[in-house]
Amino acid sequence: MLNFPTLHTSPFLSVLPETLANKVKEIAVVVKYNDGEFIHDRGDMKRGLSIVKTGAVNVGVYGEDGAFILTSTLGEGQCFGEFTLFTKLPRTHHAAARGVTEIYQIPGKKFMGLTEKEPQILNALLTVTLMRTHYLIEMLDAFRRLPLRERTAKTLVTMMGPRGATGTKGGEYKISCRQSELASMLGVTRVSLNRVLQQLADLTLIKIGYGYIEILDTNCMISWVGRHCGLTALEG
Amino acid sequence: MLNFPTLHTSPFLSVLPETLANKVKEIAVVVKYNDGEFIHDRGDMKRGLSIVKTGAVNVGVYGEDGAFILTSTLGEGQCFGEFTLFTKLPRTHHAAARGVTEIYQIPGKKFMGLTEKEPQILNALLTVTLMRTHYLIEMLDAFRRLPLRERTAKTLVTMMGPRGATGTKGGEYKISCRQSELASMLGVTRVSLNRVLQQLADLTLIKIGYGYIEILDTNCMISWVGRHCGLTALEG
DNA sequence: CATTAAATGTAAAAAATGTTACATTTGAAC
DNA sequence: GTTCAAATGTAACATTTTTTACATTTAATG
Repeated sequence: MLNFPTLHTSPFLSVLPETLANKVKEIAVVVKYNDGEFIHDRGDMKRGLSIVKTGAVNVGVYGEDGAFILTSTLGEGQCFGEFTLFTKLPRTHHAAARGVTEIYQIPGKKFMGLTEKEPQILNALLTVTLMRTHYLIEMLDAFRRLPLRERTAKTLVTMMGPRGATGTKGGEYKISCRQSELASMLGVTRVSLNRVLQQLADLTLIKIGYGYIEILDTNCMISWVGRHCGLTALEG
Repeated sequence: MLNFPTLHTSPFLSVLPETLANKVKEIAVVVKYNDGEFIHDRGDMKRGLSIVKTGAVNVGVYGEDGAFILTSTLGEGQCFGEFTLFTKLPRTHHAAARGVTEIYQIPGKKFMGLTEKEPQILNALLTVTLMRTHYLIEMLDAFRRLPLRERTAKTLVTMMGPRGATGTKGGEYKISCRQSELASMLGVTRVSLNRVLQQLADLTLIKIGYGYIEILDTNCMISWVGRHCGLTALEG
């Protein structure tokens, strides 16, 4: 149902030791959103941490032409809004539910109070944030250095999530996303994206479907990306 | 002497309360590097936090053609290597001194020990890291959405550092960097960059020099970027 | 199974960027 | 001030990407 780029990082709730995760959940209010419903808007000043309980969240902005530009999608256990806790800036992105979604909402002051008693929470939040920074630096690098075909392949790999989690080990892996969404993430038009997807299909790395892309052999794909995109330590 | 993209974020040592900054300095060893000398190499496993005492540090990677691709430059008070403290991954970037540079080097275990006694340090590190994440997301957005001319102008603005710190208020501001460096950061060739710089010069936003670029009126420049690049809350 | 909206596929001209090669300018060192 | 290496400016052509417009395929619905 959902395998979208989860920023290629571990969820906050998984990094947190279980006892602490429970304490965080205790001070949270669970709010339910329907598909497409907005959780936060760009410009909002209200401070607080949000964590995905079930479902998923699209994060992005509206371009000048009114089209929603997807920055990333967050899966279960992942947090967002932490930026509002440590700065005084308004939110820079919209967050919208992807399917029926439940969110743990934690007011800023409540959360900061808990971190004073349990500084270990900061450790986990820092770990998650640094992993995101790492991912973002890699993506920036891809934009700078890689041709579209390679950049696309690399992005597809990051969209696979933790190795072997869903797909058969070394086997195929299905990514549900429209070409227009992927194009928006990669900063190109759907026409250009379609062209390079077909090139990757010709290389028998992927198979193009209606609303999804299938990676035919995850090991082959990862190895191809390693050879053609260089630099990347895609996993430790 | 040095005004390069400092990731457009506050230095770690400035965010940290002074007493804590001193405690961090106390457990550090100061190491001196000459211009161009490597501080860390990609692939290094040794864990530790580094902070720029004086001078500056170029962070980047070597491309397949052997050319150094600049990711960012860090100024005084800024930290790097924090990624090695919270994950077990090797370093992903090279770090080289830009001019004669002194670095506070703090071994991983020592630093983590201090944070247990003074969790406030994690707070500061988190703040800095989140600001970097914010900057990186903005840059990624620029790559996705903006034409080269706009992306260049926006990058120049972020290279100005804290508003009015060095340049005359609302007046001119001189950025020392070669066109080839800027081109590498923007992921284009020097030829293309030169073309758009001249366009910005024709708009009387900048003046192109030998080894530097002068922003003629910082207020005009910021306003132009605001109008043409959209979205960005460049400052709170 | 016919209909329909959404998604994908394709084609051609225009625009942007890269490649290559060379000319010119600048600033520092002597 | 001459010399020289480094940096910037420029031009022609190749390649990639966008733009625009339309055709085709798919999956869901009645």
